[in-house]
Amino acid sequence: MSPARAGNGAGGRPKRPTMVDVAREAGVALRTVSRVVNNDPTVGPANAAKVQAAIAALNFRPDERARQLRTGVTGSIGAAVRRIAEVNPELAAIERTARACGLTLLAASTDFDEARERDILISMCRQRLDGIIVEPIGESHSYLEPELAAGMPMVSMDRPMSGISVDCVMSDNASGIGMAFHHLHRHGHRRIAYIGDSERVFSGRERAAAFRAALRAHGEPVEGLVHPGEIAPERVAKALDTALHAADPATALVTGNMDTTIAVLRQLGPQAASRLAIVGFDEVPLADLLQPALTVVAQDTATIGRTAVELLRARIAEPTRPVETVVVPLDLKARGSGEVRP
Amino acid sequence: MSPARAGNGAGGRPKRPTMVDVAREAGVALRTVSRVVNNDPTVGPANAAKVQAAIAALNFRPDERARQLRTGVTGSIGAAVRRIAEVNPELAAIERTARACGLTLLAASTDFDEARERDILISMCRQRLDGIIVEPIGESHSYLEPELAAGMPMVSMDRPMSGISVDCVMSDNASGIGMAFHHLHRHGHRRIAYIGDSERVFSGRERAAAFRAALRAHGEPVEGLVHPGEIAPERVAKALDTALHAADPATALVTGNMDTTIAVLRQLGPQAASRLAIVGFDEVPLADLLQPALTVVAQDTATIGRTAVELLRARIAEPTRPVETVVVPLDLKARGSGEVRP
DNA sequence: CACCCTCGGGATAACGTTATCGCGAGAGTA
DNA sequence: TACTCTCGCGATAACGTTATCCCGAGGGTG
Repeated sequence: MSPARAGNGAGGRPKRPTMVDVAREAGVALRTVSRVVNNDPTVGPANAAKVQAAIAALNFRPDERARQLRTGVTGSIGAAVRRIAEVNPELAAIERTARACGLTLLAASTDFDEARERDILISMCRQRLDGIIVEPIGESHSYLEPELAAGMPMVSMDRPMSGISVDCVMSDNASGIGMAFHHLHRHGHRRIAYIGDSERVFSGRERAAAFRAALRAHGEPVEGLVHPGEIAPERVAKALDTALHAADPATALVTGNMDTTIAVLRQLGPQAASRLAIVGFDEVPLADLLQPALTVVAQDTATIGRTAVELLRARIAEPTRPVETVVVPLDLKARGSGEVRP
Repeated sequence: MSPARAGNGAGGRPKRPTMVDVAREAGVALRTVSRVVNNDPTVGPANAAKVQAAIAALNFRPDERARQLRTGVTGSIGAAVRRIAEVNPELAAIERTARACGLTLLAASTDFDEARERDILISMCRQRLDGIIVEPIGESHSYLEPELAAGMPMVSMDRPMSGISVDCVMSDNASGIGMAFHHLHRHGHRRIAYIGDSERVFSGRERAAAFRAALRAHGEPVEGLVHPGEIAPERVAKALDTALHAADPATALVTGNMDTTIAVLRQLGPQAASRLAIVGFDEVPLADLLQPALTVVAQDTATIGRTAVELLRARIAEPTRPVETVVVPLDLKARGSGEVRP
């Protein structure tokens, strides 16, 4: 209120005690306080006790930002994924692994938005995080080249990054699609359709291509069966219509990712869905509660997340190591929907 | 390799350019670079251009940590929630709102673990975040009292915090349970059972109490109908058994939260579930795809998350404002399972 | 007793920003 | 011409830590 307020008056935050205050309170040098805080053994028990008492008395809490500025390392890594706050087992594995390594995780949602992804990544670089894991969205990431050159460790997950060369961990999309196709084929289906994500995104491209290859490998015609595109209800409805009401209709369906699977199930409705053989790519929440329970080709999300952190740690430890790509196998989980006969 | 390496040799990160380097490159003073970076209008166009050129040439990226240390504010808030990487609409709303306010969000999972919650909160305090939103787990949070006194803004979400007095936003549990009960009662049910979370957690306590109150208000006996407890399959199975195979079996069920709802559905299996009237507390993913589709009392998660950020911002702006608790109403979504007749 | 050596602990300089001054130059007024 | 007043801009001191030195006291050896 009066001009005499000493940085503690109305409005402003009360000033927190610093190491200097603790040192004064304990009657020792600043450096000694630092030693105690960092468990440096070269401090005598008498001084250590005095410092501990002063810390407790003042409720001193070291300022992580100053520490980070001085030491250069932050002890935390960033993860730019499509969605935090949605089912995201890779992210869960990343968090678990990071915690086990004593790393703090900073997670942010790119929300499938290229500009947002860019904002997040640049912000993470400005914060000088120890490393970044990114599930890439944008088409070109060459704007990150200077950061990479400046030594910022990066790992891409689920998809490679274009324009720069970084470590990568991803699923074996091609053989996953192959497993789904083969499973349906083995259960007697000959007309098998695919509906999946747009070929503008990497995984959509890879999976559609793998499905076409599977059709050809089994000597089946391709036309009318492969439907990549946006995951909008209308587009999915149209694709379903083409596949199921053709002259030679499909009796089985492979869906290219979780959102497509859900969109297809919503579109078909319970009865139609139960008559069609369906294998989904990606696990779906509550898949076991649906009727019939959903057969899926599940990504090994735990391994993917864990590997992402491990690759990142390896690069942090050894910035000059050769760039590595890890491909993780998938697993088919037969639950009913994929075993429906034609 | 040789002792002559200048902080740039094998292993260590290459040194990033700082404002000093930019100033030297541009031939201006350090302060002028700072002005340009912060869009200070008091810098002449000639110098501004020189600085911009130097920034681009050196790929200079300001160090956020130094900025934060100097200015005192971080521009980011923390959220300690039960689970990131799971469906968590409150967290999604928090992230959305924070972004709209220009705040960076730092989210971490307490994982229902009291010790972990404590670690996260203390770490956030050490990082001197601008504020913290917490979905409390632990029984006592009085260890946060010094932080609160030191001016760290905090808001609790979903549940109040015990031991300290902070702003809070939560659902109107009592009237939500009342709505569920009333809905089933109106559809002709008289024996209505409740299965929910343990009364050791706040919401479990509130909801069980509200359910007992609803029974009494309708003149129904309470015994054998109210089953709070751990959300383990065996416990839920036992509660279901008691409720459904008593002398006077329940014909309808209210489940106290999402996990309980899912556990109950898994336990009952599709056929039994479709014969029982069920109203779940909390939205369930893919609730509309189940048969029958699940009737729920849905929390207004978007409002809760948004309000949490707004309360936090209000407290950051005015640390001395009176502590406030916001109670958010719920909404019953009839989808089928709650309209099954006795 | 002189000498070296270890070992606890204190000054003090970084780390990379921003904030507080203050100064010189040019414009406007008497 | 002298005297303000603004306007750009530069020197320099913070911010709260850690790291690099250095010093003084104690204990062993010649």
